[in-house]
Amino acid sequence: MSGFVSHFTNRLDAKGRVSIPAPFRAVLARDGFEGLYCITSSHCEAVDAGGNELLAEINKRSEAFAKLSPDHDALAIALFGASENPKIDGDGRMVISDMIRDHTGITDQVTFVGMNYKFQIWEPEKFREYRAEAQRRALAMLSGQVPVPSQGEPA
Amino acid sequence: MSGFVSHFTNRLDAKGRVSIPAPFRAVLARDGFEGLYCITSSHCEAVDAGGNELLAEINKRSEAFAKLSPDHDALAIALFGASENPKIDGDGRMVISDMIRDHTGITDQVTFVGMNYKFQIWEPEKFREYRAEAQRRALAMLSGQVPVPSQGEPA
DNA sequence: TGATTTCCCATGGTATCCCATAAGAACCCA
DNA sequence: TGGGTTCTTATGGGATACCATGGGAAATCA
Repeated sequence: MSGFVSHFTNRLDAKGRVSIPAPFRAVLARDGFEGLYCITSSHCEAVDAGGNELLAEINKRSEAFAKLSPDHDALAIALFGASENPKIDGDGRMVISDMIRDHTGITDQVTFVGMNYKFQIWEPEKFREYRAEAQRRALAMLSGQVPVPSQGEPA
Repeated sequence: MSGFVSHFTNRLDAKGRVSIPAPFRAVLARDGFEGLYCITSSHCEAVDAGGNELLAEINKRSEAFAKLSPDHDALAIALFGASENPKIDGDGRMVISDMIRDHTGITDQVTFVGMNYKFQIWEPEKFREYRAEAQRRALAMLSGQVPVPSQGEPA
Protein backbone atom coordinates (compact mmCIF):
# COMPACT_ATOMS: atom_id res chain seq x y z
CA MET A 1 0.00 0.00 0.00
CA SER A 2 1.02 3.60 -0.41
CA GLY A 3 1.96 6.24 2.12
CA PHE A 4 0.49 9.63 2.99
CA VAL A 5 -1.56 10.95 0.07
CA SER A 6 -4.16 13.65 -0.57
CA HIS A 7 -4.77 16.67 1.62
CA PHE A 8 -7.34 17.53 4.30
CA THR A 9 -8.30 20.64 6.23
CA ASN A 10 -9.63 20.31 9.78
CA ARG A 11 -10.70 22.74 12.47
CA LEU A 12 -8.92 23.48 15.70
CA ASP A 13 -11.13 23.33 18.79
CA ALA A 14 -11.05 25.62 21.82
CA LYS A 15 -8.37 23.48 23.46
CA GLY A 16 -6.01 23.69 20.51
CA ARG A 17 -6.70 20.16 19.36
CA VAL A 18 -7.17 18.99 15.79
CA SER A 19 -8.10 15.61 14.31
CA ILE A 20 -5.35 13.97 12.30
CA PRO A 21 -7.05 12.71 9.11
CA ALA A 22 -8.08 9.08 9.50
CA PRO A 23 -6.17 7.87 6.39
CA PHE A 24 -2.98 9.39 7.82
CA ARG A 25 -3.59 7.68 11.15
CA ALA A 26 -3.86 4.39 9.32
CA VAL A 27 -0.44 4.95 7.74
CA LEU A 28 1.04 5.91 11.11
CA ALA A 29 -0.38 2.77 12.68
CA ARG A 30 1.34 0.66 10.04
CA ASP A 31 4.58 2.57 10.58
CA GLY A 32 4.44 1.69 14.27
CA PHE A 33 5.82 4.95 15.67
CA GLU A 34 4.49 5.94 19.09
CA GLY A 35 2.71 9.27 18.70
CA LEU A 36 3.91 11.60 15.98
CA TYR A 37 7.30 12.97 14.98
CA CYS A 38 7.24 16.67 14.05
CA ILE A 39 9.97 18.98 12.83
CA THR A 40 9.71 22.49 11.45
CA SER A 41 10.70 22.69 7.82
CA SER A 42 13.88 24.65 7.19
CA HIS A 43 12.75 26.09 3.88
CA CYS A 44 9.02 26.79 4.22
CA GLU A 45 6.39 27.75 6.78
CA ALA A 46 5.29 24.20 7.36
CA VAL A 47 5.96 21.37 9.78
CA ASP A 48 7.08 17.93 8.62
CA ALA A 49 5.29 15.12 10.42
CA GLY A 50 5.44 11.35 10.31
CA GLY A 51 6.78 8.28 12.02
CA ASN A 52 9.79 6.03 11.80
CA GLU A 53 10.17 6.51 8.10
CA LEU A 54 10.56 10.27 8.47
CA LEU A 55 12.86 9.86 11.45
CA ALA A 56 15.08 7.55 9.44
CA GLU A 57 15.46 10.18 6.72
CA ILE A 58 16.46 12.78 9.26
CA ASN A 59 18.96 10.48 10.93
CA LYS A 60 20.43 9.67 7.55
CA ARG A 61 21.20 13.35 7.16
CA SER A 62 23.09 13.80 10.39
CA GLU A 63 25.00 10.56 9.90
CA ALA A 64 26.87 12.26 7.10
CA PHE A 65 28.90 14.00 9.81
CA ALA A 66 31.11 12.32 12.40
CA LYS A 67 29.56 12.20 15.84
CA LEU A 68 31.12 14.55 18.41
CA SER A 69 32.32 16.80 15.60
CA PRO A 70 31.24 20.44 15.71
CA ASP A 71 29.32 20.00 12.49
CA HIS A 72 27.42 17.06 13.85
CA ASP A 73 26.61 18.86 17.08
CA ALA A 74 25.38 21.92 15.27
CA LEU A 75 23.19 19.88 12.99
CA ALA A 76 21.84 17.84 15.89
CA ILE A 77 20.86 20.98 17.75
CA ALA A 78 19.24 22.43 14.68
CA LEU A 79 17.33 19.26 13.87
CA PHE A 80 16.27 18.03 17.26
CA GLY A 81 15.78 21.47 18.72
CA ALA A 82 13.19 22.03 16.03
CA SER A 83 11.49 18.71 16.74
CA GLU A 84 8.61 17.54 18.90
CA ASN A 85 6.81 14.33 19.76
CA PRO A 86 3.15 15.24 20.15
CA LYS A 87 0.91 12.58 21.59
CA ILE A 88 -2.12 11.35 19.70
CA ASP A 89 -5.17 10.96 21.93
CA GLY A 90 -7.73 8.18 21.83
CA ASP A 91 -9.80 10.05 19.27
CA GLY A 92 -6.90 10.59 16.88
CA ARG A 93 -6.24 14.22 17.78
CA MET A 94 -3.04 16.14 18.43
CA VAL A 95 -2.42 19.49 20.11
CA ILE A 96 -0.92 22.26 17.98
CA SER A 97 1.97 23.53 20.09
CA ASP A 98 3.19 27.11 20.27
CA MET A 99 6.23 26.13 18.24
CA ILE A 100 4.03 24.88 15.41
CA ARG A 101 1.78 27.92 15.70
CA ASP A 102 4.70 30.31 15.47
CA HIS A 103 6.32 28.58 12.56
CA THR A 104 3.18 28.06 10.47
CA GLY A 105 0.90 30.93 11.43
CA ILE A 106 -1.92 28.49 12.16
CA THR A 107 -4.89 30.04 13.97
CA ASP A 108 -8.16 28.14 13.64
CA GLN A 109 -7.68 25.67 10.77
CA VAL A 110 -5.02 23.17 9.79
CA THR A 111 -4.24 21.65 6.40
CA PHE A 112 -2.57 18.23 6.31
CA VAL A 113 -0.75 17.42 3.07
CA GLY A 114 0.36 13.90 2.15
CA MET A 115 3.89 13.56 0.74
CA ASN A 116 4.20 9.78 0.73
CA TYR A 117 6.88 9.15 3.38
CA LYS A 118 5.74 12.11 5.52
CA PHE A 119 3.03 14.73 5.62
CA GLN A 120 3.12 18.46 6.23
CA ILE A 121 1.09 20.71 8.52
CA TRP A 122 0.10 24.08 7.04
CA GLU A 123 -2.01 27.12 7.61
CA PRO A 124 -4.63 26.63 4.84
CA GLU A 125 -4.14 29.92 2.99
CA LYS A 126 -0.35 29.66 3.05
CA PHE A 127 -0.67 26.14 1.70
CA ARG A 128 -2.73 27.28 -1.27
CA GLU A 129 -0.06 29.78 -2.22
CA TYR A 130 2.79 27.33 -1.76
CA ARG A 131 0.96 24.66 -3.69
CA ALA A 132 0.45 26.83 -6.75
CA GLU A 133 4.17 27.56 -6.75
CA ALA A 134 5.03 23.89 -6.16
CA GLN A 135 2.96 22.86 -9.15
CA ARG A 136 4.79 25.30 -11.38
CA ARG A 137 8.13 24.02 -10.14
CA ALA A 138 7.07 20.40 -10.50
CA LEU A 139 6.07 20.91 -14.11
CA ALA A 140 9.42 22.51 -14.85
CA MET A 141 11.30 19.79 -13.00
CA LEU A 142 9.50 16.95 -14.67
CA SER A 143 9.86 18.33 -18.15
CA GLY A 144 13.50 19.10 -17.42
CA GLN A 145 14.13 15.58 -16.21
CA VAL A 146 13.64 14.21 -19.69
CA PRO A 147 16.83 14.70 -21.68
CA VAL A 148 15.69 17.77 -23.57
CA PRO A 149 18.52 20.26 -24.00
CA SER A 150 16.59 23.46 -24.55
CA GLN A 151 14.20 25.00 -22.03
CA GLY A 152 11.51 25.10 -24.68
CA GLU A 153 8.05 24.10 -23.62
CA PRO A 154 5.82 22.50 -26.28
CA ALA A 155 2.63 24.44 -26.98
CA MET B 1 -3.41 -10.41 -20.77
CA SER B 2 -3.61 -6.73 -21.64
CA GLY B 3 -4.15 -3.68 -19.47
CA PHE B 4 -6.92 -1.09 -19.38
CA VAL B 5 -8.56 -0.77 -22.81
CA SER B 6 -11.74 0.74 -24.29
CA HIS B 7 -13.91 3.31 -22.56
CA PHE B 8 -17.16 3.24 -20.60
CA THR B 9 -19.60 5.79 -19.22
CA ASN B 10 -21.48 5.11 -15.98
CA ARG B 11 -23.91 7.03 -13.82
CA LEU B 12 -23.26 8.51 -10.42
CA ASP B 13 -25.85 7.64 -7.78
CA ALA B 14 -27.27 9.87 -5.06
CA LYS B 15 -24.41 9.01 -2.73
CA GLY B 16 -21.75 10.00 -5.22
CA ARG B 17 -20.79 6.44 -6.08
CA VAL B 18 -20.04 5.05 -9.53
CA SER B 19 -19.34 1.53 -10.75
CA ILE B 20 -15.82 0.99 -12.02
CA PRO B 21 -16.19 -0.93 -15.32
CA ALA B 22 -15.89 -4.66 -14.73
CA PRO B 23 -13.02 -5.14 -17.23
CA PHE B 24 -11.02 -2.47 -15.38
CA ARG B 25 -11.73 -4.16 -12.05
CA ALA B 26 -10.33 -7.37 -13.47
CA VAL B 27 -7.09 -5.60 -14.39
CA LEU B 28 -6.88 -4.01 -10.94
CA ALA B 29 -7.41 -7.38 -9.29
CA ARG B 30 -4.45 -8.77 -11.22
CA ASP B 31 -2.35 -5.77 -10.26
CA GLY B 32 -3.04 -6.47 -6.59
CA PHE B 33 -3.21 -2.87 -5.33
CA GLU B 34 -5.54 -2.34 -2.39
CA GLY B 35 -8.27 0.01 -3.60
CA LEU B 36 -7.43 2.48 -6.32
CA TYR B 37 -4.63 5.01 -6.78
CA CYS B 38 -5.81 8.33 -8.25
CA ILE B 39 -3.92 11.49 -9.18
CA THR B 40 -5.18 14.61 -10.90
CA SER B 41 -3.55 15.10 -14.28
CA SER B 42 -1.30 18.13 -14.48
CA HIS B 43 -2.10 18.90 -18.11
CA CYS B 44 -5.79 18.10 -18.62
CA GLU B 45 -9.08 18.02 -16.73
CA ALA B 46 -8.86 14.33 -16.01
CA VAL B 47 -7.74 12.04 -13.19
CA ASP B 48 -5.24 9.23 -13.72
CA ALA B 49 -6.20 6.03 -11.95
CA GLY B 50 -4.63 2.63 -11.55
CA GLY B 51 -2.74 0.39 -9.18
CA ASN B 52 0.84 -0.50 -8.39
CA GLU B 53 1.97 0.03 -11.95
CA LEU B 54 0.80 3.65 -11.92
CA LEU B 55 2.17 4.24 -8.43
CA ALA B 56 5.57 2.92 -9.47
CA GLU B 57 5.59 5.38 -12.34
CA ILE B 58 4.92 8.26 -9.95
CA ASN B 59 7.47 7.10 -7.40
CA LYS B 60 10.08 6.92 -10.12
CA ARG B 61 9.63 10.61 -10.77
CA SER B 62 10.12 11.78 -7.21
CA GLU B 63 13.04 9.47 -6.50
CA ALA B 64 15.25 11.59 -8.73
CA PHE B 65 15.56 14.16 -5.92
CA ALA B 66 16.96 13.88 -2.40
CA LYS B 67 14.33 13.65 0.31
CA LEU B 68 13.93 16.69 2.60
CA SER B 69 15.31 18.95 -0.12
CA PRO B 70 13.20 21.87 -1.35
CA ASP B 71 12.96 20.30 -4.79
CA HIS B 72 11.74 17.00 -3.46
CA ASP B 73 9.22 18.69 -1.19
CA ALA B 74 7.76 20.71 -4.04
CA LEU B 75 7.47 17.65 -6.23
CA ALA B 76 5.98 15.55 -3.45
CA ILE B 77 3.31 18.15 -2.77
CA ALA B 78 2.45 18.42 -6.44
CA LEU B 79 2.28 14.65 -6.87
CA PHE B 80 1.13 13.08 -3.62
CA GLY B 81 -0.83 16.06 -2.36
CA ALA B 82 -2.88 15.73 -5.54
CA SER B 83 -3.38 11.98 -5.08
CA GLU B 84 -5.99 9.85 -3.35
CA ASN B 85 -6.61 6.23 -2.43
CA PRO B 86 -10.33 5.66 -2.88
CA LYS B 87 -11.67 2.38 -1.59
CA ILE B 88 -13.55 0.04 -3.89
CA ASP B 89 -16.65 -1.43 -2.26
CA GLY B 90 -17.91 -4.98 -2.54
CA ASP B 91 -19.91 -4.10 -5.64
CA GLY B 92 -16.96 -2.56 -7.48
CA ARG B 93 -17.89 1.05 -6.89
CA MET B 94 -15.85 4.08 -5.84
CA VAL B 95 -16.99 7.46 -4.56
CA ILE B 96 -16.08 10.54 -6.57
CA SER B 97 -14.41 12.87 -4.07
CA ASP B 98 -14.68 16.64 -4.06
CA MET B 99 -11.12 16.84 -5.34
CA ILE B 100 -12.00 14.75 -8.41
CA ARG B 101 -15.23 16.68 -8.91
CA ASP B 102 -13.41 20.01 -8.82
CA HIS B 103 -10.67 18.94 -11.17
CA THR B 104 -12.85 17.20 -13.75
CA GLY B 105 -16.20 19.00 -13.58
CA ILE B 106 -17.99 15.68 -13.11
CA THR B 107 -21.63 16.04 -12.03
CA ASP B 108 -23.83 13.01 -12.79
CA GLN B 109 -21.87 10.84 -15.22
CA VAL B 110 -18.32 9.52 -15.43
CA THR B 111 -16.34 8.29 -18.42
CA PHE B 112 -13.57 5.76 -17.81
CA VAL B 113 -10.90 5.67 -20.52
CA GLY B 114 -8.43 2.80 -20.76
CA MET B 115 -4.80 3.73 -21.38
CA ASN B 116 -3.12 0.37 -20.90
CA TYR B 117 -1.09 0.80 -17.70
CA LYS B 118 -3.62 3.26 -16.25
CA PHE B 119 -7.06 4.65 -17.02
CA GLN B 120 -8.49 8.14 -16.88
CA ILE B 121 -11.62 9.53 -15.26
CA TRP B 122 -13.44 12.22 -17.27
CA GLU B 123 -16.59 14.23 -17.40
CA PRO B 124 -18.20 12.69 -20.55
CA GLU B 125 -18.60 15.89 -22.58
CA LYS B 126 -15.11 17.13 -21.79
CA PHE B 127 -13.76 13.76 -22.86
CA ARG B 128 -15.57 13.96 -26.22
CA GLU B 129 -13.99 17.33 -26.90
CA TYR B 130 -10.55 16.20 -25.81
CA ARG B 131 -10.84 13.08 -27.91
CA ALA B 132 -11.89 14.95 -31.03
CA GLU B 133 -8.92 17.25 -30.64
CA ALA B 134 -6.58 14.32 -30.07
CA GLN B 135 -7.84 12.65 -33.24
CA ARG B 136 -7.30 15.84 -35.24
CA ARG B 137 -3.76 16.01 -33.99
CA ALA B 138 -3.19 12.35 -34.70
CA LEU B 139 -4.48 12.73 -38.25
CA ALA B 140 -2.28 15.73 -38.84
CA MET B 141 0.72 13.84 -37.58
CA LEU B 142 -0.05 10.79 -39.72
CA SER B 143 -0.75 12.65 -42.94
CA GLY B 144 1.86 15.30 -42.38
CA GLN B 145 5.58 15.57 -42.29
CA VAL B 146 6.27 13.06 -39.56
CA PRO B 147 7.63 9.87 -41.12
CA VAL B 148 5.21 7.11 -40.18
CA PRO B 149 6.29 4.14 -42.24
CA SER B 150 4.24 0.97 -42.50
CA GLN B 151 1.33 1.40 -40.12
CA GLY B 152 -1.91 1.80 -42.04
CA GLU B 153 -3.90 4.88 -41.26
CA PRO B 154 -7.57 4.91 -40.35
CA ALA B 155 -10.11 6.06 -42.98
C1' DT C 1 -4.80 25.90 44.15
C1' DG C 2 -5.55 27.67 39.77
C1' DA C 3 -4.49 26.60 35.17
C1' DT C 4 -3.57 23.45 31.86
C1' DT C 5 -3.57 18.90 30.00
C1' DT C 6 -5.43 14.31 29.36
C1' DC C 7 -9.12 11.04 29.30
C1' DC C 8 -13.79 9.87 28.35
C1' DC C 9 -18.27 10.20 26.35
C1' DA C 10 -21.91 12.45 23.19
C1' DT C 11 -23.51 13.69 18.54
C1' DG C 12 -24.43 14.78 13.76
C1' DG C 13 -23.07 13.96 9.38
C1' DT C 14 -21.00 10.95 6.17
C1' DA C 15 -19.09 6.74 4.32
C1' DT C 16 -19.32 1.86 4.16
C1' DC C 17 -21.50 -2.61 4.19
C1' DC C 18 -25.00 -5.46 2.72
C1' DC C 19 -28.86 -6.89 0.16
C1' DA C 20 -32.30 -6.23 -3.72
C1' DT C 21 -33.45 -5.72 -8.65
C1' DA C 22 -33.45 -5.15 -13.58
C1' DA C 23 -31.23 -5.60 -17.87
C1' DG C 24 -28.28 -7.85 -20.63
C1' DA C 25 -24.86 -11.55 -21.93
C1' DA C 26 -23.49 -16.08 -22.02
C1' DC C 27 -24.62 -20.68 -21.86
C1' DC C 28 -26.95 -24.97 -22.55
C1' DC C 29 -29.64 -28.50 -24.26
C1' DA C 30 -32.85 -30.14 -27.10
C1' DT D 1 -31.90 -22.60 -34.20
C1' DG D 2 -34.37 -21.18 -30.51
C1' DG D 3 -36.00 -20.78 -26.09
C1' DG D 4 -35.11 -21.08 -21.51
C1' DT D 5 -31.80 -20.66 -17.70
C1' DT D 6 -28.06 -18.89 -15.21
C1' DC D 7 -24.40 -15.21 -14.44
C1' DT D 8 -22.70 -10.92 -14.57
C1' DT D 9 -23.13 -6.15 -14.12
C1' DA D 10 -24.80 -1.59 -13.07
C1' DT D 11 -27.69 0.68 -10.02
C1' DG D 12 -30.73 1.73 -5.91
C1' DG D 13 -31.51 1.96 -1.01
C1' DG D 14 -31.63 0.67 4.14
C1' DA D 15 -28.85 -0.14 8.11
C1' DT D 16 -24.65 0.29 10.35
C1' DA D 17 -19.94 1.95 11.39
C1' DC D 18 -16.75 5.53 11.28
C1' DC D 19 -15.08 10.19 11.81
C1' DA D 20 -14.58 15.03 13.03
C1' DT D 21 -15.92 17.84 16.56
C1' DG D 22 -17.60 19.53 21.10
C1' DG D 23 -17.57 19.44 25.96
C1' DG D 24 -17.38 17.55 30.88
C1' DA D 25 -14.53 15.49 34.33
C1' DA D 26 -10.36 13.68 36.14
C1' DA D 27 -5.45 14.21 36.39
C1' DT D 28 -1.25 16.74 36.19
C1' DC D 29 1.68 20.60 36.73
C1' DA D 30 3.52 24.90 38.44
